[in-house]
Amino acid sequence: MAARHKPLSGNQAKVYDALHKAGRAMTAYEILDAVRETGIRAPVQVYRALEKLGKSGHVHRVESLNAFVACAHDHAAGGDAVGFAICDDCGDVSEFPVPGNASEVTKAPSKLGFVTEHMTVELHGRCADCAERESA
Amino acid sequence: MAARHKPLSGNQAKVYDALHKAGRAMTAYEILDAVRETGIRAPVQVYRALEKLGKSGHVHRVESLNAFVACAHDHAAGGDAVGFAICDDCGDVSEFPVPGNASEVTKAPSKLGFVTEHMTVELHGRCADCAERESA
DNA sequence: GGGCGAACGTTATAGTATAACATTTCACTT
DNA sequence: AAGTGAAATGTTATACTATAACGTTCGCCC
Repeated sequence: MAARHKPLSGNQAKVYDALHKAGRAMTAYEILDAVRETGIRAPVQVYRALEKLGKSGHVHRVESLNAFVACAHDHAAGGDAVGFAICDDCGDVSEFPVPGNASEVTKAPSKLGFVTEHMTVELHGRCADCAERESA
Repeated sequence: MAARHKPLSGNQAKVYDALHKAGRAMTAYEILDAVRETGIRAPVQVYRALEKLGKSGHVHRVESLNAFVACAHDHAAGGDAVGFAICDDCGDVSEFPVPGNASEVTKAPSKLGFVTEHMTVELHGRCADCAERESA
């Protein structure tokens, strides 16, 4: 992940810090509330920062929540894609690596000539804690 | 997919027909424009129909586009999940089956106790036609 | 014909994201 | 130090996506 080490600009750092401190998925407007005290005033400032942070790998977008999370781990390693396991009870979002080129998944489309540039994998369900609590 | 054969209500049929005739992904408001002539006037009517159609398997939501597509094929069969291959050039969205329980993908989270209820898989990239045209 | 649940209609509003344009900052060069 | 070009920032306005809250109508079954 080459761009990973470019220094963050002011607003990018503010947005990333808010997301990282929160340790959970946040919508752009939740982020905006969190960084207002730092001087950021408008949604577009947050979205711009998020766009850059996404490109540099610091932040991921969770499509099915219209939300964003700070990247949990160094997935520079294997070119693995990332997936999210989203608990619909407690809202917890945890990132996990999607193995290799996820051949099982992309096999069918690539046979038809589709060239994948980005892959979104999001699981909805119950995290371990909530699943256990419910079965009790 | 048990509920698959309940008859559609009036609005549900209008929305499904619009989506099926178009043969492409449409946003809720594009659908609204398409069904206005049938008497549907308000966004909420479209969203309500889409919600039911989603539950019955007639329609899928494409999270990364905030759009909807008519289900292309009878995936009642194997309990396979569905994925979408989305061409960022021409906008084409094609549905494909995600094999089995997609063990490669869900292995990591399920080891940690996560119980998957629904899985979203969306690939962005270039369809065969656009990939070829670009390499020319 | 009354009761019930699903579907429908209407208005208003909440929530998510970007357009357009002016200004400032900053690294780099001359 | 002044110039310059790209990136980042700031401001306002607006577009796009989705749901809340409420009342009415329809179809079915008793």
